[in-house]
Amino acid sequence: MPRPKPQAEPPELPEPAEPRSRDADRSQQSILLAARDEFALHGLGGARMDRIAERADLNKRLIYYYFTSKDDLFLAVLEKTYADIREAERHLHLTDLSPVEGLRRLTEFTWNYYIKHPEFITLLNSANLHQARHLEKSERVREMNSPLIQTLGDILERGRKEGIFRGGIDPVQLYISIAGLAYFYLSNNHTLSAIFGRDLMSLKARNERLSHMTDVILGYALKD
Amino acid sequence: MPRPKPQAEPPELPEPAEPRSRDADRSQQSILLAARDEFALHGLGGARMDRIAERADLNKRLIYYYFTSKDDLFLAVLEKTYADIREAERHLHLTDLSPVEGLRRLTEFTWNYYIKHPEFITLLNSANLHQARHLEKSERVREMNSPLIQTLGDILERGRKEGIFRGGIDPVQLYISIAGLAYFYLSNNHTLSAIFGRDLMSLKARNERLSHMTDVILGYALKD
Amino acid sequence: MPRPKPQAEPPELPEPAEPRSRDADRSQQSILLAARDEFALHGLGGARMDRIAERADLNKRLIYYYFTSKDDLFLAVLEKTYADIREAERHLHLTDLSPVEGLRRLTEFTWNYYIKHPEFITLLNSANLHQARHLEKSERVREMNSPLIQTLGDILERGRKEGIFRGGIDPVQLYISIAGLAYFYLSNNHTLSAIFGRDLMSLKARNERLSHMTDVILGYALKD
Amino acid sequence: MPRPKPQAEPPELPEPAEPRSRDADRSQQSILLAARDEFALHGLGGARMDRIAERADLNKRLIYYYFTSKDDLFLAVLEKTYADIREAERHLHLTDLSPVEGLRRLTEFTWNYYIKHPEFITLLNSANLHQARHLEKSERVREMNSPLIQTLGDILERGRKEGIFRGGIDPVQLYISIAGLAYFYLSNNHTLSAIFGRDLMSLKARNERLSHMTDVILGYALKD
DNA sequence: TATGAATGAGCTTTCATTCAT
DNA sequence: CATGAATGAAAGCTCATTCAT
Repeated sequence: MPRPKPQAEPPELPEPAEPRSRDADRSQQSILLAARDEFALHGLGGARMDRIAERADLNKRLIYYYFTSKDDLFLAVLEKTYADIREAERHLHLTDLSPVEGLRRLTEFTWNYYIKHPEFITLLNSANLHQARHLEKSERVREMNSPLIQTLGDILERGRKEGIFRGGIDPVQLYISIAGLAYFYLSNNHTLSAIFGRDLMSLKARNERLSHMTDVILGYALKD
Repeated sequence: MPRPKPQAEPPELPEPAEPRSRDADRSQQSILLAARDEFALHGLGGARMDRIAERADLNKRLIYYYFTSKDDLFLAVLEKTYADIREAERHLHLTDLSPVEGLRRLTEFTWNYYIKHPEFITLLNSANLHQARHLEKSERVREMNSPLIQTLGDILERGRKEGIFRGGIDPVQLYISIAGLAYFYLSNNHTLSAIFGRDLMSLKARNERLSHMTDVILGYALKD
Repeated sequence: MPRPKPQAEPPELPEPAEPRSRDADRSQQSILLAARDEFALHGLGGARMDRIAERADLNKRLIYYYFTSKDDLFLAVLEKTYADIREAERHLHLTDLSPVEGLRRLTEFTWNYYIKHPEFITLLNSANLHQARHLEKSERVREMNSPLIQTLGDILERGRKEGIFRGGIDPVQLYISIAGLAYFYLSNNHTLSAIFGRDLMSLKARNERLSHMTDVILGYALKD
Repeated sequence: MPRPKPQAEPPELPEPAEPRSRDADRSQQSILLAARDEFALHGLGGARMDRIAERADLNKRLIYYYFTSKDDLFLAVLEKTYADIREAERHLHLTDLSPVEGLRRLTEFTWNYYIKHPEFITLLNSANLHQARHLEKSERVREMNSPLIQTLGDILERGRKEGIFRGGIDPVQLYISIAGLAYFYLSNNHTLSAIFGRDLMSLKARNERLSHMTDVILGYALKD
């Protein structure tokens, strides 16, 4: 029984001209997309293999044929999710910008990406609920380390040299902070909306949030 | 018909020496605690009623006797969780402090509370995965609105009047930001640790994080 | 542990002046009525002890105190049901009527009683589903034998002697037939209504049925 | 997604020699038969899915795979039960007989069918206990309307034209009466036997009942 | 490559019944 | 006489997974 482990090669790479059946590839992609949606909607525990098959319009057995088990499927989805955001980050070109613009741009990007990809947040929550035991199994996890950290380090260093940023900022800490400012707001928007009795997802509210976040990040980074 | 006795008596009050057999309350509290742990560990979907009964050392049937269903039990746990943190906040006495100390104190408190109560984070994630449909059913949700928002508003105003804080800061936004800086780091620590290949939960790392967070919040609030 | 077996004394008999607590009696009667309704509505299998307690507005434990078990309670209800209809039959005074009027009156009575006491039918169905195993346990079952059989026999004999009824009619068979003509129509009215697409319980339909039944019975009994 | 293959193909058609493995149909038939027996024996409420699976010698899960729920299974059984009796009625050929013989034949058929198919009675009782809510969901219910009503109407009309039957007989009423005379006797035979202290199911008793029923029906239909 | 049929283990929930006072 | 608390057994149903083709 063959287990052709699939997925998420960087799409730019020209497909090697071997005819590994277009159908096979398409099926796997269908499954992956369907699974992503299902996991995002219900979490790992609440996701149903049946529903994934239905969403993908494919036989359930096929999921096992390609992905072995629910857990492995989840891992595959997770890896693809990371690959996707890394891919998006690659188009940011922060190095072309001034330090201030760079930070602003990164903050905006993070915010917008989370909004456009709500599954990202739910998926990450699921992964962490299960203590990242999935990631530990992944060999591709190392590659997931964002190249942004490097870039962000460069920006901070440039800014410091220009005398506008404070020194001693850990790019990892700052990266986590930017993400955290966006993530918490979006991830917990239901709870927060219920508690504060105001709709946090209106266009106005979202704009205010982004503005606030930028202020916080720049307020911190900029020297007095 | 049972009486799902709820909770959050001020824990200071010394229990009047019950003449025994008032086990109803104790049973409900046992269930609530056991459920909190189970939900925190496995999420709503992954939690098992059997395990909750086992943890509480009580008959499974009793859970239904007092709490009707898994969902209702989850809601009860959620309400108690909120009641607990509100109770803790009540002891903060931020108004006694200078604006700067107030902000610092609030940041520390948030950070420490999340660390001491890891279930808080997981529970909130679960609640949000289910789109807060539990909270919507709750009539007590309004009371959950943190009185801290008011206090935080006062602090910001005081600081502004003293000429040390910038103006126009929305206390809700700031509250969410403080929480977000802590929450994301802790909630996603497994994923982040795996990706960055460094242990984010070591004592040193945790201290660094708190220090960073405080810098960010004050860096933002303080006028240049 | 005392088990004061209750119920269904012929209500005319003056209560012996022993103070077996009015409350006790009232409780038992409440339970009996509540149980009758519940069993009639849901059958023996579908009936719920909880609901009976709720209907009777009494503690569930009390039901067991007085009636030992669900099965025994069902038997008690059954006995009371029979006692009730026997009691009603006692007021018929068929012997005062002409044979033809007697038959007509009995048919009408049967029909009207079933209509006024829909629980009678459901209860009997339940009893028979369980193969009357309840009745076999009952010592009072002998007393349940309708005295009407005797009366009906007299009527038939009188009619025969007057030369208007055919001879050789078995009163038990006729009794069962009268009951059957009414019972089946009412017991299966839902199914029949659905199948024939007409409402069998409208006033008009009910009158037509009674008229038809009387015609059948008299058409059979009367000599050509 | 399974295909709850229903039933009642005209059984005459010789099964095309299936190339094996078309076990789906056989499984569903097994379930249906087992369910019919279980429901007949214990009613809807008392029936156990476990026992049905055991009877059918199939995995319990499969029942849900094909029939979704206990209620739906019950409906399927009910529909099959009706289809079966309708099928049997189709072989009666009452139109070939004289009016008197036609009525006699119908009475005999009804009686014998109920005796040979005791599940029919219990199933109907269950359906009616639940107020035919199952039938209301069924789209096939219209087709269940007995074609016999038409035939019976023809017989009555023929008899009336021949001057031997009385006029104005509603075939639906008569159909219900014939069924009722048989149904009540058989459905309540346990209760009745207990009360009258005589075995109503002995061969002799059964013959007497049929004879009585025929007399009643003909006595009613025949003109004086 | 693809699929419909089948399953064992286990889930939430229900129920009649008993305990303890 | 009356009751709230508690329970073991089992019910209907679900789920990830495998079989057989």
